[in-house]
Amino acid sequence: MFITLDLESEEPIYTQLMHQIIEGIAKKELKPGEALPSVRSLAADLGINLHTVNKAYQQLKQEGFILIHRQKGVVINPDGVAKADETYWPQLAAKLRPLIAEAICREVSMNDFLQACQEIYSEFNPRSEPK
Amino acid sequence: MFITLDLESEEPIYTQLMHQIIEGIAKKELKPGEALPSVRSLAADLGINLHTVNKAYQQLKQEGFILIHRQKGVVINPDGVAKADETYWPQLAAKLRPLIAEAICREVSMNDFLQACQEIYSEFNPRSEPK
Amino acid sequence: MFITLDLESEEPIYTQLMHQIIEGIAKKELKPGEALPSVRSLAADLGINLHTVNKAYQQLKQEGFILIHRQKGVVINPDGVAKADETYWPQLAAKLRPLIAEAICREVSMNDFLQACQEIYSEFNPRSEPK
Amino acid sequence: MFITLDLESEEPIYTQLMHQIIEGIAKKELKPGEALPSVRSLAADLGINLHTVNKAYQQLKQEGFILIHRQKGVVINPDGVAKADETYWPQLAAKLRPLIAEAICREVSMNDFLQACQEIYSEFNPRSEPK
DNA sequence: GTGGTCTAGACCACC
DNA sequence: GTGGTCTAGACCACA
Repeated sequence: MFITLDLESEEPIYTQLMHQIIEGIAKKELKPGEALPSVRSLAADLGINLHTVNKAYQQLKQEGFILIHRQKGVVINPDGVAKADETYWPQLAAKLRPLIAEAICREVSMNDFLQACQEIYSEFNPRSEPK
Repeated sequence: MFITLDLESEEPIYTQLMHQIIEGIAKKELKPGEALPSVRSLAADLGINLHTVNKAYQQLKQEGFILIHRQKGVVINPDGVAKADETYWPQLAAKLRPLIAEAICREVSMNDFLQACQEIYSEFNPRSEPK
Repeated sequence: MFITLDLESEEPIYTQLMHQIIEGIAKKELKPGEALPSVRSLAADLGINLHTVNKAYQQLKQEGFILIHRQKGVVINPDGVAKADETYWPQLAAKLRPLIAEAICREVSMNDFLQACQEIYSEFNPRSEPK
Repeated sequence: MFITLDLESEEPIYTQLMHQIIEGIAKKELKPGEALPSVRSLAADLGINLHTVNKAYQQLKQEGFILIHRQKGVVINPDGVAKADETYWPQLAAKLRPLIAEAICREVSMNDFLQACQEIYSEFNPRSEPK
């Protein structure tokens, strides 16, 4: 599991970190119960501030992706993530709407848009997980 | 064309404004060449500062959605927005990837995700307008 | 002599007008002593405000390009324009310096830059003035 | 690297700032990757408002001269500036044309004009560095 | 009337 | 500490 950050991006570093970890879970590179590096070691590895890693971890914990034990350290939530519930869909829609609106302005057809989604979705589910 | 802002939201006001205007264009409520309110009047209408409106307008101008016309004031780009080009797709993918990764973690099937996109897309094309 | 304005340009309309007239003089399309349209008729032709044309004319007059007679109307300065004097060169340098600095940043060689100047200069002096 | 502003000038302060920084890069006084002062400290040094400095920085960022780095603050683009591309030359010509037209009206010969450019260009390349 | 510029001062997110 | 956002109020250039 490699993490790559773009320190020049508009996106805050802590959200980049969150996204990378979530993507790792989606790709099954990080499995439920698996341990994550400690705040200190990850910060050192990435050359970023302790607080930044901590903020990402805290937020991931709050959203149910990871557990933070005083002793065992940080682990991927062994029970899996909370499934999509009634609060999830409107949040997703709120994030998708601006993207879709812009796509329509740029004359992207619905099919092209869906296909783009489909391709990205497939990146996370390599059919037979060939290494 | 109504604009609704959530002043409590995390999302900056000026991006909310941008999104609303882009959605207006996508919905064809705002047509190419159509005039937008002046910074001052829109700011007054919305009860926000004119600089905030200005920032949204400047950014929309830079992205090609509107023109700032010496005489006519602000108008929707009469030539339509620049179509999706080679730089657009990677940007879209970068924004979609975290959403899709989270969806997968939450065990949303590809079909459910695509259907959500489809529904939102359809909101913008109310009249049949199939294909 | 045709005048083309870009109402969407960053450049103020009155300076565009000034530049076009100066270019007309440089190209010898407008000859010393030749009459220019009245403020009113030019404004009407171009579909712009009286004041805008007037401002351009006033400024051209102040810089010695044209004369404004109450009765004869507006004419190109029959004595030709004031030649380059000691105040001209520093002004030119001040306008050129930012352009040249940017060119250097963009790795434009001196020769390429001079050649660009040369080509533009030549546009104004068609060798044998054909036609 | 000294910056001198003329607060009385017609030229907006933020463009003066931009030009000075671009000239600094052209003169190699500011090297790729080098840090620039923070908005606040530069504003304090120059006795102007931080928003004015910020506007200059934002515009320089947008044109690719600098990067705004989450950790390091503002730095000169370490990759150098985008080289002259096909969109650059027409822009340069548009800015040069009025200057050259006026020069011709003032009976400046092509050689005199080119020599003026050459001298300014040389200001930025003090060490021999021929060709 | 418009947008463009500049100032001053505030709060917040990020690091 | 940094930059990002927002507010308020001022003046000016342009049309």
